[in-house]
Amino acid sequence: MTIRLYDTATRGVRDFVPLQEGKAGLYVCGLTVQSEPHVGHVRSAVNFDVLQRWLRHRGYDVTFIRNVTDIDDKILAKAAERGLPWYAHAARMTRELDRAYAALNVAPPTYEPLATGHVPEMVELITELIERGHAYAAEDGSGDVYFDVQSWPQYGELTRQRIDDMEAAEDADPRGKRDPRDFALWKGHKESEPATASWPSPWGRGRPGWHIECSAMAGKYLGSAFDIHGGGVDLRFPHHENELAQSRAAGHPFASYWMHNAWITTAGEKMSKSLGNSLAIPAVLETYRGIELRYYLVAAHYRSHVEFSFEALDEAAAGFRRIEHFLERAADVVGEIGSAGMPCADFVNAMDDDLGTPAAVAAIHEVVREGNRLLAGGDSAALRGNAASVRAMLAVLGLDPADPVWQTGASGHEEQLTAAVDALVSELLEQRAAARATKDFAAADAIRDRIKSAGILITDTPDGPTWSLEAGTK
RNA sequence: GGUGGGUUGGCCGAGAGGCGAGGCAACGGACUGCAAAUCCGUGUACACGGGUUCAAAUCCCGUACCCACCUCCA
Repeated sequence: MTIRLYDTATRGVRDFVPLQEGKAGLYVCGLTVQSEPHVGHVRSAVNFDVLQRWLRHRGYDVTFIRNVTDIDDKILAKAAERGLPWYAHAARMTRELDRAYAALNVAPPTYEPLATGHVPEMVELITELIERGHAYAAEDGSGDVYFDVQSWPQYGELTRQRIDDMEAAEDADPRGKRDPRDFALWKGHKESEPATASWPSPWGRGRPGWHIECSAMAGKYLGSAFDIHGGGVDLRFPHHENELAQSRAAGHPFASYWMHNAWITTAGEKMSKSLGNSLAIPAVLETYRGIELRYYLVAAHYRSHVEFSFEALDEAAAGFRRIEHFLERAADVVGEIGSAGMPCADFVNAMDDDLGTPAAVAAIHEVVREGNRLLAGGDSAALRGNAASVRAMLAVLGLDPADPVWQTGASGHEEQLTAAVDALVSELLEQRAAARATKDFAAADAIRDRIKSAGILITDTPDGPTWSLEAGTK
């Protein structure tokens, strides 16, 4: 059984055949660090993190590149608004993004190149394109360099659009373009922009265009040809179309597979920065744990549009707690649950089929139900294997509750808190046990209600009561 | 105008010709002092109209509505 992936270029699911056996090169367009990351941004990161984890699980040696675009129009504009140097703003937003990734257990890529660190590579690529007759320096003296779309007949191949059908942008500024659809490879420095936002080049000082960055960085770290290129659906055109055109025009085969994750919307609208920051990651994490948000994102297929709602997030959190609670109870019975478990066949088949995470999650729930049955039946050997399997499947999805990454923040402090709560709750539970022993159920229930109102769930087991935090709380 | 995607039960969300994914909620039963947790059970869902087929949520034709992209939004 091989992994099958949906390829946007061919519009279908295909067997994944890497260029080099046993290896997989993956490039994903990271963010332009212009503002605080929101739920939509991390969906893309989580989706491709799952892909990367699954490829590794299936034995591939993965080189995963996710870039950071740290110079562009919007960064310059936002920084000016906030009265900061553009690089200070970019650095601050990059840190913000790193925090969001960490909070959701998005593993760091193999390399995380910055656009500003690869200007020479971009200049080299642009020079090559000019030499091959696919790019030209603007004749208006602006210092801009454009890609000549008419010189590349395959332009539009990724999204199957014909150049002549494309609508010219309303605000299209022809400047020194030969064709309004030509796109900028290099942007000449403007007096209105900070001098620090420009680099020397054969065409004068300036800064790189957006599309060229990814071609240059993918080429540098993955080579002329590589396996998978990913990003959000919105990037198909123009960004990926342009990347493909400029890379191939420069003589590089580029990506074999193109993968795109769908949007997450709110109130039927695209989650854009203008909708405010209620869905900014730090805000969501005030109410929900990162692992719960990740579960919510993973439970939907990456190519399905998701309509975000806190109600749906609540449900997802409840569903996740069911799994988590099973692991806690299993651990009480069999001791520590090993990390060497095996995913069940349904899970593997689901994941191999274009990362079918919804079916994979359903498979986990099936194993959990079986495990809960064993928990009542008392076959601890079977239970141990069962729980280990659940843990292994969760781990592949980046959702293993025992993974130390979830114990972020105050670490030792948190453990102390848990111990403190445990001491207090245990005392209350003893009082409740005493009350029950004397059949004073009113008193016993009052104690239980008191604990529950603090957001703590009591589970009575044959070995006595245990406590855990209720779903939806941090 | 061009390109692509969508419409599934109270809700979220899979599936892609024939056994009702899974979760949340609800109801019944078991367990419990009562609960909770857990287990067992309970649903005549596939936008609409035609068609193909022994068989359609799934294929074909048409209609409606929604969404995304068309030069720098994941």
